[in-house]
Parts: sequence; C-alpha cells; structure tokens
Amino acid sequence: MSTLTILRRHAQNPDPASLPPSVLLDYTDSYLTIFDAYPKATFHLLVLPRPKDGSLTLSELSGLRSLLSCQKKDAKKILDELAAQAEKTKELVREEMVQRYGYSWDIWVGFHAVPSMEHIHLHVISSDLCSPKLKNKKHYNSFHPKLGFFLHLEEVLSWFEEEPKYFATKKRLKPSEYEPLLKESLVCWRCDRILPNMPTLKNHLQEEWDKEAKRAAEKKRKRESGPGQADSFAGNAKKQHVEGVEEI
DNA sequence: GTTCTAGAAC
DNA sequence: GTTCTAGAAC
Repeated sequence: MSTLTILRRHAQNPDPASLPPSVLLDYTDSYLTIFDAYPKATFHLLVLPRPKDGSLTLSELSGLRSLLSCQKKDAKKILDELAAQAEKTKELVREEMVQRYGYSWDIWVGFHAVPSMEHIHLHVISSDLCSPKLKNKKHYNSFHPKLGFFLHLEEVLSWFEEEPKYFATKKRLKPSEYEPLLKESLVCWRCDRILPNMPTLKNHLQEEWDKEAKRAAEKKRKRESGPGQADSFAGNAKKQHVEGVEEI
C-alpha cells in the first residue's frame, strides 16, 4: 500500500532537505527530483511537482491524465516547469556520466502512459536500460522509446499545438489502448532485433551499451589526436604513433 | 510499484 | 531438470 503512495508523500514533504541524499537529488519551492527506488537504468530519476497554495490541487496532480484534464493553460504551465527541472536534472546526470564513465549518452525524459504510482512523476532515465532492477517484460516495454507506452515529454507538449479534437483524444490516455503494449515482444530499441526472453535481452542490452562505450572512446581518441586530421594520412600516422606509445 | 512461486516452456 | 514467465497478494 505505502509503496504506491510514496511519491505523493515525498511531494507533500514540507522540508525536502530532510530527505536522505540517497533519495533526494535536487529541489525548489515547486519541484523535487528524487532517485527512483528501483532504477531501471544506470541513471533513473523522477521529477515531481510539489503542490502549493494557489496552484493545482493534490488530486489534479495525481497523474498525467488528471493534469491534462485541468485547464489547458494550467496543465501546460506545470509541464513547461517540469521540462525546465528535467533539463537541470539531465545536466547533473551528464556530469555524473562523464565523471564516472568518461563520456555521456542519451537520457530520455517522459511519462508512463498508465502510471502505477500516485502523483505525477516525470522519468529522467539513461538510455542504457542496464540495471539489475529491470527484471521483466513490463519493465522493459514501459521504457522502450519507440513502443508508445513511454510518452516522451516533447511528444506530450506537441499535443498542445494540435487541433483541439486531437488533444481531447490524446489527453484521455485510455489504459485499454496502452496496457496491451506492455505485453508485446521484447525488441531491442537500438537494432530492432527480437529477443526471446529477459535474460537474453539483458545480455543484448549490455552488449549494445558496451558498443556505445567503445564508440565514445574512439571518438574521444580522434578528438584528442588533433582536430581536422583524424581522416588524413598524417592524422592516421600520428594516431598510430600515439597508440604505439600508449601500449608501451 | 514489488515479491513470491506455480507451472509453462525449453 | 532447469529456466523463465506471469498472476496473486485475505
């Protein structure tokens, strides 16, 4: 029971600074960013709006669906502010990526079309999807960036620019239209390969991420071997020389 | 959302 | 026989 309302409790906490650093990353009067307790990727954070006087009520903030059923301009304001907070969060994550791994990779920002926990929360999640807590098909499909269950914030914002009728349809977020997506086959979001089960998918995702790390290392080497020379004979010769030295 | 575990799938 | 999934949780 309490696990389903933990986010609401955090959002209502009058003093976020009292939260342990293992929970809290950042906060303002209006928002807080916390670490997901069961991260489905190397980096996985949640941005929550804090209910405050003169703004939307707790029940209007209960989820994306309830937010979108508010006055359009009120909903848009919250989403714009969430977007700004998410940008700050992304920057903090990128810095941590570089510090820990020497490079940074994509970070996705979006909502689950049908959430499982009370209180609207924006996911900020690194695209590796490598984590011991990612255990089943539902976990994976709920973050697959092209499947449709994970609603990128940019997409949700784009609904506001569409015809009112389209917006009215989208904002319903009918569970019956989204929940079946969670049961679809396991498809690698990078290469579209179908994997037969979770252990195989997890190995595959790890390999894909290892490849990305290699590409990043190669890019860095090229950058450091001298701008504009990487593809020239002189550049290659120089690179080989440097590599030779490094191997000794 | 998670944990647990029966029985399906291999 | 072991691995893996997916539904119940009083």
